[in-house]
Amino acid sequence: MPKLHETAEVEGDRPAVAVKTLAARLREQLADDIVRGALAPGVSLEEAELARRFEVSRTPVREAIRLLVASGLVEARPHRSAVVARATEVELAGMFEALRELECLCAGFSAERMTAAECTELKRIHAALLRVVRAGDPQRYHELNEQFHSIIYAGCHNDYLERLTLETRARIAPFSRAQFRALGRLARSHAEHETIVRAILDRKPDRASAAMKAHIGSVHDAYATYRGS
Amino acid sequence: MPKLHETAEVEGDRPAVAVKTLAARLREQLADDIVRGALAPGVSLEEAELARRFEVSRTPVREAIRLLVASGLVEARPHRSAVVARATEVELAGMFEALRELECLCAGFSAERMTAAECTELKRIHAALLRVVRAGDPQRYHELNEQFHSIIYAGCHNDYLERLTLETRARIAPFSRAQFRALGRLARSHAEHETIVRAILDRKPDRASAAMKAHIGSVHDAYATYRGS
DNA sequence: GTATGCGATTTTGTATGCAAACCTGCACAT
DNA sequence: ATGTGCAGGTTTGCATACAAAATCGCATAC
Repeated sequence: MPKLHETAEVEGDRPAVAVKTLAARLREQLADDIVRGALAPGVSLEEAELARRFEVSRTPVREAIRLLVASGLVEARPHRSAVVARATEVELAGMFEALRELECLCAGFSAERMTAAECTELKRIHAALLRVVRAGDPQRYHELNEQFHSIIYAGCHNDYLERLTLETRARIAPFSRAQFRALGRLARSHAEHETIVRAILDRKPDRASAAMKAHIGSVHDAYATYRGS
Repeated sequence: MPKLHETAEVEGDRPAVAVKTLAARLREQLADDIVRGALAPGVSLEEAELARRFEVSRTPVREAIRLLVASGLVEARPHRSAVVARATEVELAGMFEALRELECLCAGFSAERMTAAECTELKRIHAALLRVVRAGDPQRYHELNEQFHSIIYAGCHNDYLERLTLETRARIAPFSRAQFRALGRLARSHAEHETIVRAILDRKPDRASAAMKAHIGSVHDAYATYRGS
């Protein structure tokens, strides 16, 4: 299955497409697997085994792992196999808190800075979410919900802050599967989104930030409940 | 000068000290050089040259560079030499804004969570800074000022948020040299610190956060003035 | 039954070789 | 003067080889 050595046909005749290295593609693949849950926290990332699986040598595998280590998705100690990053309850709580605050910042700035086009897109996704709630499709809700939040990250018009927030969400993802299983949560989540959207469209940063804080808080609570703590 | 191959004598008889790999030590050295300004933004990091300089092979050099790429201090494109990360004015402004907000968060949480010991340490550094202001030593002020802020990052008792803030500060450092050249700035900076310290000791998160925002704002302004924008 | 020590195996860390991509400088055409 | 094309050298990307560290299993001692 791993089609990493494909010669990566250049789409279109744009010469500006930088051909990715094997290490870069490996990093993407592994990061995706970790975030999506295919590689669970604690799973060992053995270099030789990954090299065999992807039919490359250990060198690009090592580089990909180093990249992931620096981004926090993988932890490594000298002379020991790297493993998908684990987290204690305390660390996890810290990351949740940080994500909540980052999202509040993004929401606040979005209320100040979103362009008309971005506002339209926000409304579009919000409307699509409502249809998904009515259809009762938790998986699809999860996907669109991520898009909803991502639009708000982008709307802050601060690339660095956007990146921090996206990375934090990715770092938490391996620990927060199965959040929207209850259908009641979907409806509640959408109602909270409504408040956020209103505040942003009304250009009220403080209200947007507060609404986001309440929203994330309730998600976090749901997560804590799910974990049984 | 590069003493990287030293056999790293184990201090004490603790067997728990994880011996660092060459790549890890290289990363530290390079990151330090970049943050301290010895390697300016845009400077090319040629693998073979670094390998010669540090008397190691290209492999650990490559790994160190990959680590730095993921942390944002270095930028790399396939088949091209890695260079110390540059930043446009817009990106820099974004990072400054993010740092300001992160520091405000830390200050707010510190007001809620700092232990008695941490409060004592905060007061100690604050007092030491006053002496440095009177002595008029910008370099020493810069060092102690970093410690002052670092204590507040740690005081938030959220390791992840602390790390984000430290990394953001490091990422900005290469672009913010020579901030405290004017002596008037030192006195003003110390006065602003006073407000922050008071708020934290009084356990007033909102006041602490606001005081920090005002403080960083004035630093940023000083920076902007220095850059001529 | 638990703990300890030792050797074989496994796995990582580093060095090196080679091919492909990139850059330089120069000749040449426009 | 500006642009184009093409050697030649340089630098990176990947594969492989070997050394050093850690792990595992098993025998032995308590």
